[in-house]
Amino acid sequence: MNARSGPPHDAGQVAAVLAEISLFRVLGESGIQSTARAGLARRYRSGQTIFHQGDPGESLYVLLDGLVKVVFTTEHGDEIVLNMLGRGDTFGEMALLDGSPRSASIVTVRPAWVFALPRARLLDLMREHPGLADEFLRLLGRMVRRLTDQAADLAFLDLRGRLAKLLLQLADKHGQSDGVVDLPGLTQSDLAALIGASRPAVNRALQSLVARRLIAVKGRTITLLDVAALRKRGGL
Amino acid sequence: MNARSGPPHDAGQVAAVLAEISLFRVLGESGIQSTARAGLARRYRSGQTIFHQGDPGESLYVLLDGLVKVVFTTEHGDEIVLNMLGRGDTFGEMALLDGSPRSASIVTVRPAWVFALPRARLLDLMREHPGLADEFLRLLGRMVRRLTDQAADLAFLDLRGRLAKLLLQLADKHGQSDGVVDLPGLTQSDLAALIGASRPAVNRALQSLVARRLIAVKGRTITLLDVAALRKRGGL
DNA sequence: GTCGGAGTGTGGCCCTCGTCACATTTCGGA
DNA sequence: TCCGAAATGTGACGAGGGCCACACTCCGAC
Repeated sequence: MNARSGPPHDAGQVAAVLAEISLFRVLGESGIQSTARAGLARRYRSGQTIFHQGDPGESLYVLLDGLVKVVFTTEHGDEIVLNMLGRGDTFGEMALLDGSPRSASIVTVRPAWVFALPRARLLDLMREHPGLADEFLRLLGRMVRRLTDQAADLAFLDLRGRLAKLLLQLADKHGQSDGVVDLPGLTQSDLAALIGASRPAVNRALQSLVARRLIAVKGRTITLLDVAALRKRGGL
Repeated sequence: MNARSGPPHDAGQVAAVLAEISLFRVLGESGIQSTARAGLARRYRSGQTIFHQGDPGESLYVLLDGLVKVVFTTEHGDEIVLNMLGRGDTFGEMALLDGSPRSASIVTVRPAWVFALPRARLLDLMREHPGLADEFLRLLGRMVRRLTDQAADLAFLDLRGRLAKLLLQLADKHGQSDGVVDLPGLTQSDLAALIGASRPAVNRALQSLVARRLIAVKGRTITLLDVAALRKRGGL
């Protein structure tokens, strides 16, 4: 992996980001400081794989900055993107539950700054701060709900519906406040893998939404023009 | 709900079943005995709803005996069956993670005997037995993995592939050892809802598998004739 | 500049599967 | 045992979307 370690004064910056995350907020000021020193922050360039599906997993990761995708690959090489993660999101939780290997790969879509906290350190923290365990369970609850929704969407929404819903979610999580989804590095192939469709079909679906004035596309920037109609199309 | 409470001597029988379940085995003999007394066992007839999606959730359930389905309903009334549960399986874990309402409904497919353990009791147990929390996390890990697989299946396998995979899973979990899947009460509509397909399509897919001698269907009993071919068809 | 590779926009073909409609069989309860 | 409801088996039709193929654009590297 061509990753560079951050400079030694990172700990303070790491703590600043951790303090924004509800999972760690329960640790309090001093707990966050010691957490930041208990792990290691690294930077990754765009397109790098932080870990591979199947690797042994011994750390929880926090995305301090940047954008990554969670990629699940079948034995036949088909890929589905389970989620896009941004600043403050965590990944690699699964490996902490049981000792099992990584269930998906993490690939940077934009340069990313990542904090890795070893399993043992996290378990120590949970022993000291029971509130952290509660927060962690809440996190897992959200994960299960999201996966359930995703399965239902695949079963019941057509391609345009899934795309409309995805765009709303991306705008909400990663977009500017005015409904502009500009995610450099996120290709139409990625969108396709997020909704379980082929790349040409996604392109056509986008054109179709443009024709109906629900969105506007300029280069790789997508602007949501009619949120109400998109919500309806996405079954919301 | 038309449920009858079990007779008072149930506690011993409940403990006997709990002892078979890895989640509770960590509690030891005495822990299991007190757990059995800390909750309430009930019996449900076929077709009853144990709890509804959206209900407030305050208990973890253990299916002591019988067969239930986990049903997720969209706002438009479309239903997907997320899982079939049998003896020794648990459900309602989600409500214990956060305080949120039930994310799915539980409907009995056959008469069921169910043990309900209040959230507060379970949290007490976890405090006393840290190993229980570990087991619980493992359980959640399996749940996340299963949902991930389900999403990938919906994205990549065609209807016959999903059906083949489902039959293998049902035979493994609920069938007789000889590859006979005889699940009274489980209709083709249920199969359809399990793989996100229409009922007529499932019927045709079953016929197609029969024609290729991969399975045999007699009434509601399905026998797996060619497991290797089914595995291949299901992408395994 | 110019080359090459990645990403995007489109056309055509065809198969799967959803939907509607109906006949037939099976079941579970009185 | 019988009846009505539920479940199953099938046909016809059409739309959605996968797959292959190819042109075009854009951008970074040299």
